[in-house]
Amino acid sequence: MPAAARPLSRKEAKLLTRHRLLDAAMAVLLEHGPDGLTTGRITQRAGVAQPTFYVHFRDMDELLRELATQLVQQLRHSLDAARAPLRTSSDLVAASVEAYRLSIRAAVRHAGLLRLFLAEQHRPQSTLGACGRQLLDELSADLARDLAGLAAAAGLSDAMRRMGADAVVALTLQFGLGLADRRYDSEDQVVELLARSTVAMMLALPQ
Amino acid sequence: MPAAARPLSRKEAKLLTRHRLLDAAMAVLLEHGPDGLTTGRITQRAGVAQPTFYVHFRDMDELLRELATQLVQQLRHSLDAARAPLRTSSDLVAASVEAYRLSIRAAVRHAGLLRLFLAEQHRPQSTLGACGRQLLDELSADLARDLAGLAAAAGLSDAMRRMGADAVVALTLQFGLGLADRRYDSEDQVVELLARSTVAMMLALPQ
DNA sequence: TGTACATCAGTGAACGCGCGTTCACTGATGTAC
DNA sequence: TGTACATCAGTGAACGCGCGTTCACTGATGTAC
Repeated sequence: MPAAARPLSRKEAKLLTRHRLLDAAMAVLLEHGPDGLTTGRITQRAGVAQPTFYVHFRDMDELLRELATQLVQQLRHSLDAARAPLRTSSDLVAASVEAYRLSIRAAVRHAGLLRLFLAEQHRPQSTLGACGRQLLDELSADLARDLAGLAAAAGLSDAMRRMGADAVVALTLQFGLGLADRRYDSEDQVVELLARSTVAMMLALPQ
Repeated sequence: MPAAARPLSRKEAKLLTRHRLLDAAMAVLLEHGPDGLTTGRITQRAGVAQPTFYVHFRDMDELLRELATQLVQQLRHSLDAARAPLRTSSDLVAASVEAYRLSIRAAVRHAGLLRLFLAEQHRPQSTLGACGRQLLDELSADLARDLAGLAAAAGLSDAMRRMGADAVVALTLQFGLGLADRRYDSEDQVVELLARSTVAMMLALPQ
């Protein structure tokens, strides 16, 4: 047991409640979806009275913006780490296989969250949707940057490289989520298909 | 002007109102999204009083099921026609280019509707989502059937062909919708990238 | 350190709003004779 | 064909519900002296 608990200062206590609200919102979001996200459910889960919500956030949108910004950062970082092989290995095929394997696993691990962003991205008005579009944009741009360092993709035009990156991101999510809900049953098979076809694709593009 | 209007029978008049409600629901769905779909908006747009909704449908879900079934059929038929080149041409590359061009155009034409289904597919509970998943499943199965008739894909295992079809459907939608909202600016470039890389992919898969 | 006052996170109660849904009713259409 | 009755699509009014949001209040924490 750590040292005796010093009573929290007002600031600390407030911050803690705020975090509890954000965590609760995340849980509600995953459990009930964006439509089921209400101040009542969030505060109940956080163990505070319902009007307390407004002590910490102007409205639901403010909470959503803060939450989504955090999540986008996490996901981006997680997928960035998964692409490390592209930046270190010199064997294109092996690097692709490894990067896909790690990316696919990250997608499976964060399936619920990714599904949320993917669903919302198609809604023009949605706050979560704007963050979803930003996430996909950043993932694609990050990947395009890594691709630029690869010999096989070095000769592509910027536009082509960007489109290629979009394609890879779309496929990674499609198959990652497909594995997560058991539409496909073999991770190895999925990774092999993705890696083989991506490499073939890159070599087939007009240099 | 056609012949003098015979007054409608009760049956005909009821059916007409029903169709007006379905059409209005479609318009509201595209304009306000699934969250903005209310019996009030639908009936207002259809020019009837709000409780009239319940004369024709048990609840919103019943209307959604009927509407979505119609739309899925339309979209599936539209994309089936776009794949005709795969079934008639013997030149694989030319057929792919043509099929992609037509499919992409269909996707652009139905962008709003497709976005709706794509957004909803990730929601487990949603009626529209179930129809969206069914649509994607059918599109993929239809394509896999066409692929089975192609020499280049004839040797693939069923599982591989299905995964390949999933990939093609995902990419077609990704790039079709991307063109629709001007993320990409050249249809020719998109079609070329898709056709080239798909052919390369099919040849690269384990036969 | 002790005291008097200020601050403020959290709360219970209340409000208005838009929504889905129900129901008794109306008046035009259909039907039996 | 005309008449009396049955059917039924469509309606106005009303209801309950869950939600977001506001507000005066409380009691613990912080601060000035």
